[in-house]
Amino acid sequence: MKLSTRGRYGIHAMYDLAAHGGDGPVPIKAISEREHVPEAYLEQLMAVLKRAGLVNSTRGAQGGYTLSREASQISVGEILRALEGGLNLVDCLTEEDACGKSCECPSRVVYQKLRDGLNALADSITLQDMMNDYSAKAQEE
Amino acid sequence: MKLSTRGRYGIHAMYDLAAHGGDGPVPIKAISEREHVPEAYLEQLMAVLKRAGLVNSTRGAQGGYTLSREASQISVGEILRALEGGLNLVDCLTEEDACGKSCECPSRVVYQKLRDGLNALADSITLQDMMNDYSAKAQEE
DNA sequence: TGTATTCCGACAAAAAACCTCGGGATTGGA
DNA sequence: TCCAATCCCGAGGTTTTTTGTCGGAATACA
Repeated sequence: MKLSTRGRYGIHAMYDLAAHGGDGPVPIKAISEREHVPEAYLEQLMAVLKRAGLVNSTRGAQGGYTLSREASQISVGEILRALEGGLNLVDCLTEEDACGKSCECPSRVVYQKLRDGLNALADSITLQDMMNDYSAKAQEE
Repeated sequence: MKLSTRGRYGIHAMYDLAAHGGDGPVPIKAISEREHVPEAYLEQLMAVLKRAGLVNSTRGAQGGYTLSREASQISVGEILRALEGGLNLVDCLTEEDACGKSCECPSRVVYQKLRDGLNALADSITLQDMMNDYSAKAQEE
């Protein structure tokens, strides 16, 4: 029930793009250094995010990544689903008959509730929210 | 972001106790067979649940486990926290300075929101709810 | 006494997570 | 035109976590 580094790195990277992506594409190297994520590993994760349609990339010198939409239109839920392979909590909910014979066990409803709640919550938080929260906090001090 | 078998087995076992614990203690062997959980493994999990105060045990012949409280007073959240080592999602929230220097990164707020939401949701579901939902569904058919 | 059971600690196997590496394809700039 | 900065891709290795097993000790009932 932990968020893996994939999910965390992904959120950090996407936030980084939101915060520093104003003037053209941001190369992996820059994200990697600012967010303390191994460069080669981040590369893999960005590929996933790209496939998921959350970022665009430009190759060659001066290339890098940009958000595919405005920060207010990208939710943490999308990022996590892309990197964590869906927030399904349990295979039972997606696969055919993963839990033996009857998938209609009493626990199933619980899993559904947890999954739906978690997804709704994660979808309600956008990168823009993160930036707002953070600058608000900075102002307090 | 998956629920591990520990969590799932735990929920199943606790539900089993709620459903079959009416007449005295239920031995691990019985739970294991009904819920399809390896006996020796379940033994370990029950020990954890006991330490967490969720079940009582009686040793010797005719022994077994019982819920320590009424089914309506035991939540899925308690079970998961006991077995999954807290629903913290990220070490950052509990450990001292797990994420490098400043734990005040923009993501922290996100992790807190997700954690709190998930806990609240899991705490809102009791074993009694599970039984009610299940018998309601059975009645539909 | 014997059998059913919980209790305990160590260990083993399997799976997943995490990360590295090498090389190829593009592209902008000197 | 060539070089350096980048993304792109697939294969593989290491470490950590999860999942489980095993043997034996303690306890209690009949």
